[in-house]
Amino acid sequence: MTVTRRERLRNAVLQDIKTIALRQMVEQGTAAVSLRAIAREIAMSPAALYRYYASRDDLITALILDSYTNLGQALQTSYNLLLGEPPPAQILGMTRAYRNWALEHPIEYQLIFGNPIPGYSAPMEVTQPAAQRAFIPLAQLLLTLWQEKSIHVPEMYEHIPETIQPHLETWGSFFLISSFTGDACRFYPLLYLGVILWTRLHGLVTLELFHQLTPMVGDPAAMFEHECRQMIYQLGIK
Amino acid sequence: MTVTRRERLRNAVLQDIKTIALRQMVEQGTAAVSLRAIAREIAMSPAALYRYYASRDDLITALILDSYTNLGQALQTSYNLLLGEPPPAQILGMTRAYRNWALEHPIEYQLIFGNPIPGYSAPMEVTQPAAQRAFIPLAQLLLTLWQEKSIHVPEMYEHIPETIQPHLETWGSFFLISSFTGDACRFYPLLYLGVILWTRLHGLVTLELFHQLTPMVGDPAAMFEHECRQMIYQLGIK
DNA sequence: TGTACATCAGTGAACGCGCGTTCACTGATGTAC
DNA sequence: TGTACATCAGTGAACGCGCGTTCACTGATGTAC
Repeated sequence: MTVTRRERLRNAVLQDIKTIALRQMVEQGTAAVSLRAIAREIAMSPAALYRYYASRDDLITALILDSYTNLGQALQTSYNLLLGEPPPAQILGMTRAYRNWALEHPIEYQLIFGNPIPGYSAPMEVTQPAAQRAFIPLAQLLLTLWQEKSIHVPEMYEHIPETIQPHLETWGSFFLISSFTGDACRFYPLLYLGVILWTRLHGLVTLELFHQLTPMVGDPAAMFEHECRQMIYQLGIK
Repeated sequence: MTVTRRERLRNAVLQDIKTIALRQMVEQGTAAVSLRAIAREIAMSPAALYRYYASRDDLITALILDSYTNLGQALQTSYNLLLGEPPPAQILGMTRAYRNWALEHPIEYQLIFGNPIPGYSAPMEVTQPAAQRAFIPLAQLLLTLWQEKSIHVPEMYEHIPETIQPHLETWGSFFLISSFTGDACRFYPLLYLGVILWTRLHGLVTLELFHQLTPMVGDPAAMFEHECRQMIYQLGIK
C-alpha cells in the first residue's frame, strides 16, 4: 500500500495540530483548547483546520483516543521491560509506570480522568474501548502472576458483592479472551482486586498531580512508593 | 452590631451571585463560569457585579472557599451524629459522608479537587487553610478512636518515610493543638495513616464521580462500601 | 422632624478581544488517456 | 510524454456570538445636624 506524498503531508499536519493543541492545553488547561489559537500558531487560516477535523469536538476526541493509546503503550513497554524480574519488582514497576506517565503527561491524564470539558461530551462508544485497551497490560500482569501462583487474592476480596459480579462478567470477558486458562469464576475476584488496586493508585496519583499532597507530606513520591509496597505486602507476593 | 437593610440586601445578592454561578457550573462545567451570564440571569447589568466581586477570579476564589467550608460542615455534622456509635460504624459513617458530599456536590468537589480552571490560579495562602479546616473532623475522629485504643496503626505504617516525617510535623501540628494528649511522636504515624486512607477514599470517589467505575463494576456504591469495610478491617477496629 | 450631603447600587454604552463555523474562491497536486 | 480534468489544501472575508472590564452617569438609601 503506497503512501503518496500528499498523504504523508496530510498525516504530518494532522499530527502537528494535535501536538499544538496539547501544548496549548498544557499552558491554559484542557478547557481552553481553541481552533483559532491552533491555526494562528500553525500559521494557517482557521478555516483550513476543517480540512483535518470536522469540528473542535472531533479534535478533542482524537486527543483523548491518543492519550489512551499513549498510556497503554507506556504500560506495555514497562511490562515488557519487567519480564523476568521477581514478582514484587514487576508490580512495583507497573505502578511506577502509571505514576510516571501521569506526571509526565499531566494534560493527557486530565483529558482522560479529569473534569469534562465544557460544551464537549465524549462519544462513549469510541472512548470506552480505548480505555479498556489501555489497561490490558495491568490485567495481563495480574493474570500471569496469579497463574504462576505468585499472587493470591486476599480473603476479603474473594467474595465479590452480588450486584457487581454480573458486570464484571460482561466487562471482564474482554481481558479473558487471550490468555486465561482455568476456572473462570476464580478469575473474577482477581479482576475485581485489580480494579481496587487501580482506585488506590489513582487516588495517590491524582492528589499528587493536583498538588493536594505536597503541603501535607512534602514528598509524594516517597508516599507513593511506601503505599505500593504496602499493596504488594497485602497481596502476599513472594 | 446592627445589620442595616442595605447590608442585608447586599449579603443576599452576594449569596445569589454565588448560587447562580454554581448552578451555571453544574450545567456547563467549572471552566464555563462567566460574569455576563450570571448578570443576565440575575437581571443586572454586567457592570453591577463589580460592586460585589472585584473580578471573575475573586468570585471563583469565594466559591472555592465556600466549597471547603461546606465540605467541612458536612463532615462535622456527620461526626456529631455518629458520636456514641461503635468505632466501625463511626469510620464507615464518615467515609460515607465524604462520598455523599462529593456525589451531591459534584461541582464543588471539582472546584476543590479537579482540574484547575483556565486562566485562574488559586491564591494558596487563602485556600490552603480552608482545606485544612475541612479535614478537621476526619482527623478528630481518628485521634479520639486511637486514644480510646479502638484503632491501631498497622505495623507497616509505624515507620514514616524519612523525607515525610518533617513535613508531617509542621503541617500536622495544626490538628494537634486542641485535643491531643500524650506522646506526640506516636501521633504522626496516625496522621500519616489518615492521609493514606484519604487517598484511597479519594480514588474511589473521584473515579465514581467521573463515571470511570460504572462501566467496569456497575455498582460503585457497593464497591465503595466493600472497600471501606476492608479498610476498617485493616485498622483492626473492634 | 426636615434638610443637606455623602454613600452606595445599579445602568448603559463602549473598548478590544476571542470564539466556531460557513462559503465562494484560488492554485497546487495527482490521475486517466 | 503531454494534455485535460478531478481532487484536494488552503485563503480571506464574513456571520453572529460571547467575553471581562472601564467609565461617566442616575437615583435611591442612609447620616449628621
